[in-house]
Parts: sequence; C-alpha cells; structure tokens
Amino acid sequence: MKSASEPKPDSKPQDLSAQIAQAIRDAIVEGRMIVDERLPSEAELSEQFGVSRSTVREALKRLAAQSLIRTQRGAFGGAFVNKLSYEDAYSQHITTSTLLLSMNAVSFETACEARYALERACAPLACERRTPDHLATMRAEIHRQSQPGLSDESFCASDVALHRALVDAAGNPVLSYQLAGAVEAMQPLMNMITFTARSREEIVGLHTELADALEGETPVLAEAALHKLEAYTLTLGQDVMAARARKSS
Amino acid sequence: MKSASEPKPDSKPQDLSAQIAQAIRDAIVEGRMIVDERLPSEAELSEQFGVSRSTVREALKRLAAQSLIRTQRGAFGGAFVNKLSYEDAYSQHITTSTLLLSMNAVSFETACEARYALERACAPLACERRTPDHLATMRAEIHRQSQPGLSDESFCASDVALHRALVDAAGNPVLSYQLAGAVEAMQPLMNMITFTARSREEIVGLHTELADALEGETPVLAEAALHKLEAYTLTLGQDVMAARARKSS
DNA sequence: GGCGATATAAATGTCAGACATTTAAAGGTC
DNA sequence: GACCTTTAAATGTCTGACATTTATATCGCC
Repeated sequence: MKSASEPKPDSKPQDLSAQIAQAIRDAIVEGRMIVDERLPSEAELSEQFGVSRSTVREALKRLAAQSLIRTQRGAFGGAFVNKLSYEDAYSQHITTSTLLLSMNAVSFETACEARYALERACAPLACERRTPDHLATMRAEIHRQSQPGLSDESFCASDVALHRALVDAAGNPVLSYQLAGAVEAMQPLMNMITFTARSREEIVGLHTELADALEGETPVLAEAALHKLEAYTLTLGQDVMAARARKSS
Repeated sequence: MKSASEPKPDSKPQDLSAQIAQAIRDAIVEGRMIVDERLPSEAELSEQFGVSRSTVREALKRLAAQSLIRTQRGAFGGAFVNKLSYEDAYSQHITTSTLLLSMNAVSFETACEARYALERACAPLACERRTPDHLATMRAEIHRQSQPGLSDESFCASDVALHRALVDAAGNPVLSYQLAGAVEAMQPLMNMITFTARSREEIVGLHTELADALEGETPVLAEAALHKLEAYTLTLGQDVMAARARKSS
C-alpha cells in the first residue's frame, strides 16, 4: 500500500496523537487486529508508545470518529476493534459526499450525470431481482408525488426514497452502499430546484415508466426512463440557473 | 432496563466530546461555518460549552479525523474549517470500503458484480471523452500485464491502474470519487487469486478489447468487454474457492 | 527610513495527577 | 440459590503546568 514513503517531501511531522492513530489504524486495516479484539488499556498504550494518557486518548478519539473502534466503560471495558456496519459506512459516506459536493462547487450537471450513470448501472440487476416489495414502495412514492399539496421538501424526499428503492432492488449491498452517497448527497442540490406543477407531472410520468420497466423486467426501458429523467432534471436545473442569472444581473 | 416508554431508544447518552464534535459538525455541514473560517480557540470553546480544554480537544480530534477541520499551531493559529479535497475524500472512502468488505464477509461474487456494474456505468462516458492520454495509459498497462516476469502483486496493481484509467476517462470527478472505493477496495480480494499464465493471457485479451472499444468509441463493445471480464474474473475466483475447499476438507 | 535580529504573545501540543463514573465480577448474607 | 454489597479496573472529565510553534511587534543599527 501507500503511506510513509510518499514522494512528497513537504510532509510535516504529524502530531503524536495522529501518528499513534495511524499505527493502530494500520494494524486494523492490515488485519493484525481482528473484530472485537480488545486494545490495550489507555494506560498500557501510553506506556507502550511512551506518551501521556491524554495523547493516547486523542488518538483513540480519532479512530472512534471513523468507527474503527468503539469504547466501553467500566471494568473489563476498553477499546475494541469495531465491526464496521453498512449503516455506519453509509452515514460516513453520505456526510463526506455531501461536503465534497458543497465545498468543491461541483456543477449540477456533473453531479446529475454521475448520479444517473450510477443508477443506470443497477437497472439491469434491479429488473432481474426486484421483489413485489420494491415495486410497492416505488408505486407508493409515485402516488405521494402526484398529490397536489405536497411541499417541495417532501417531494424531494420522496424522490430520494424512490431512487433508493431502485438501488436496493438490485439486491447488492455493496452497490447500495456505493450509490447511497451519490443519491443522497444530491439532495441539497435538488432542493434548489422549485418544482412547478407542470414539472412534477412530467417527473411522475417518468417515474411511472421506470417502475413499469422494473415490473416488466425490461432493462432497456428502465435505462431509457433514467436517461429521460436525467435529461429532464438537467433542463430543470438549467432553467433555475438561468433565472437566477437574469435576476442577479 | 427500566422502561420501553421512551419515544426514541436513545441508546446511550454520548460522551461530552462526541456531543461537542456533533454540534460543530452540524454547524459545518449545514453551512453555518464556511470553508477556512476559524473556530474559536480551544480555551474559548471550553468556556462556551462549559467543559475542560481536554474535552474540547478530543472533540476537535474527532473532526480532524474526518478532515472536517485542520489545525495550525502558533499565534493566530487555531482550528479552521477544512475544504474537503477529492484526495482526502478518496482515501477515506477507500479505507472505509476496504474495511466494510473485509469485515462483513462480502462474497467475491457480490463485490465483483458491484465493481463491474459501476464500471459499465462509466463506459459510455469514457467512450465519448477519453483522451489520447487515457488510451496511452491503458495500452501501457496492458503491455505491462503481458510481460512474463511480472509478479502477481504487480499484475493486480496494473489491473487497478488500468481500470482507474477507464474511470478517469469518463471525465467526471464525482463518478471517479464514487468508483475509486469500489475498485481499490476490491484489491485485497483480487490478490487472493493467483493468476496463471493462461488466465493472464485471457485477461489481457479482454483488456485489449476494452481499450479498442474506447478508442473506437463504441460503448456497446466496451460494455460487452466488461461483461466478459466480469464473467471470467468470477470463474477464476470460484476456481480458487473450490481449490481451497478441496484442500481444507 | 529601511532592514534584520530579537522579543512577545497567542495559540496548539504534551504531560502529570487527581477525581468522577461506570460496570462486571467477586464476595457476603439470608 | 437469590439478592445485595463491595471492589477493582477501566474510561470520562477536570485542573494546571510546561513545551513548542509562529505571526506580529519592537528594537537597534546602518
């Protein structure tokens, strides 16, 4: 793997707590410590590394922030190598993706393209494996989206739920994990768009096409629906941008 | 357990340092603090939150571990909201994905399926946008892979580099970020496979098909090559599994 | 006046020790 | 044997001190 011998000569000597965290992280990632194994106590670690207990604690908190360890108080407590759950990984991935998008001025076009490309990737699998449950969820969300009184926020949330159902229908947890970030991180960008009655109607129509394609197990139609959805979402976004540009100029 | 009447099984009240970290994290994610803005000093934070400086420091270390803040020593130093770079996001994503796969006993089949589904997602874009540079990289890696003396590790690394070039050719950084985890996290699983001369030849052939498809801008052929590659990788993996089962029984 | 060396101050990094709290296990009582 | 109490081993928190880093201000010299 990479690390220590980076070509970058600038590398500042890190804090002790960062170094210790890295040492333990390596041990976990490389499998030298297994899930649920107990780390030495803070006192023992501070002796092993020749630092104070506070420094060790800061290192452990870094690892805890990445869900690499969990701590338990009391006798026979301590820090344990944590089994990284899909749930933990999801939420970290979503936080990171959301920040990445918002802090790097990713254009609506780029994010949209990535999102729908990824969703099309799971369309064939979803057609093959979708259960009645998945179809029911999608139909329910579509029904929700066609109700007139729905707020923009709720419409967006329902949109995410529908797409989430599509992803889950592919029946591959690794795929679901990878896509969760892409879809959910888009929501802040989606929330910029104000949906008119007209545009909602169009979207609901395309969602229905998508659900029909899954039900009929026709991947080509599912991909086509996603292509149309991407194109339409893009025009909506560009309209909003154009309107803003006009207003501000 | 006293009562089930709690509306939310609030599980456990978190540590103070975790609460403080969450409060600051929320402020950053919700945009109440912007990039490069300076946080109050540790002393000020400890007064604001009514805790000791060590507790504040543990909270800050948690945030630093997620690359949400960076710290600078010296006068007018302090903690600053960090602009999350693609690089930081990559490495976090890869670490998380690798652990997720290794700790949750994800099958080779599932991981393989996810990986190639994602790669096929960027095939059409890559056909459209690949530069001569991308093609050159792919050809160079293919040439490397066909050299007889190459170690298994190097072969795998070259495989990753080739697929990385494919992903980058799509010219969408968000897509690259999302896929980096999937492809690189697979490497430990790929390293299980020992490549015979025969299997390498087959893989190099399929890689060439893929490069040809990109060069000819024929997305259908690119997807076909990836499908064949997935199928072949899968059989290789299953052979290894079967051989192990025979040996251990 | 300008410039280089020095002092200063503000902040993080580290340490040491104490006390509080939690928790499981050992021991004692009926 | 069931229930209560004690105990010990951990983490969680606080306090105060000192070390180190670094931008800025000051001073002395030309």
